[in-house]
Amino acid sequence: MENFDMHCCNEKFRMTDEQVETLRKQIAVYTYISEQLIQRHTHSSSRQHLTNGARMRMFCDSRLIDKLSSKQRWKPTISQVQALEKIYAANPEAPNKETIKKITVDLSEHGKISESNVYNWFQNRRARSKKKKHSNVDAKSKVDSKDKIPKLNESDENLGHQNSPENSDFLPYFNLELDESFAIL
Amino acid sequence: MENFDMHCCNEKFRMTDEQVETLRKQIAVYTYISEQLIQRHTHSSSRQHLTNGARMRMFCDSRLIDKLSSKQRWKPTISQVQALEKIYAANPEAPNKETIKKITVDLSEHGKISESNVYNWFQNRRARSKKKKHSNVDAKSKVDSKDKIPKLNESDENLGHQNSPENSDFLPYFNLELDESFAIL
DNA sequence: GGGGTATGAATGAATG
DNA sequence: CATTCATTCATACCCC
Repeated sequence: MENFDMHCCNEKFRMTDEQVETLRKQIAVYTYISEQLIQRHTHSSSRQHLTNGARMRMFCDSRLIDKLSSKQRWKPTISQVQALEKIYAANPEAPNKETIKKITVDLSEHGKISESNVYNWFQNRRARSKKKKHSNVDAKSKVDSKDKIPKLNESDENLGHQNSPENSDFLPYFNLELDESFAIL
Repeated sequence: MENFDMHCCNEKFRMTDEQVETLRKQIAVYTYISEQLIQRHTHSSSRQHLTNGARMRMFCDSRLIDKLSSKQRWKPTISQVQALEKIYAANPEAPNKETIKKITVDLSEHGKISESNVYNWFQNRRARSKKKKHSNVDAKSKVDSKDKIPKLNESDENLGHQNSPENSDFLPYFNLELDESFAIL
């Protein structure tokens, strides 16, 4: 937990992260209110909006405040995810700083992204891949050993999918030639 | 764990839940691909889509497959919920792996359940309990007691917002009179 | 049967 | 890196 020094009214305070965050949100709301006031001042002749403090409440709708005061979390685009998955598949190890920088620059083409986004993504990707592996270990081997689902044609051109980073164990078969006698009773 | 009988090619198989699930996903993907093929056949004159097996890969975007093959979400039975609530009441902290394993085994008596179900349940339970707490009045006292951010004018007319059901602890101050010397260094 | 809520699950980010 | 938290997504269910 790091702290911040803040100067206010000739006094110095040490603020916790939490306090800084509260402050940030507070400022976000002030910013919005100020913009609204300017807009009203410009477009409207009803000046009471500028002087009646109580009216400020109208800006305090909880959803609006949610929007204003919530830190947006990064939402990767489809193509970004695809690119990241590809990189991960090629080398699932943690990329070094230089690599991260490069990836970030490259993926900026497809949308907003930062280095820490990339870093976090790889951290999470590895962690969750590992967790999934562990939770599947017993089930997987069990299935492998006695799987009696009649397999649909598994041609060479489909094998690539078995190594795809996602769902490789769920969807190994993509061939279209269904057996007509196939049925679940 | 219940099994299903499946008939295929005049042979009879007993399938585990997991095998059935794999099969279900497989069929979901086939269904989607078939629909796509029909659509292309109808709307397009480029017939190579219908014959080139390699093109099937284009449908295999992981997110799409996720969507198509998403399994039904776990629905805890009444007794399972009761048991989980009881455990939570005794100790609302995140249970460790061993505990989760034990709980899972215990609750399997009352219906289908997995360790990740239990894990998620506790995650959500805590998160939503906390959120609910925040929406109640306790936010006010918390802020009052330890918040050392130099407060902007907090007039009586603003106090009402502290009891608003949402975000009351995030935005206790709505006064517009900013102090000009205010700055974060 | 469409909108609203509850809730299982996924995931970006933080923490130690 | 292992865990945990915060937030969001998705959908089952419910009520009008």
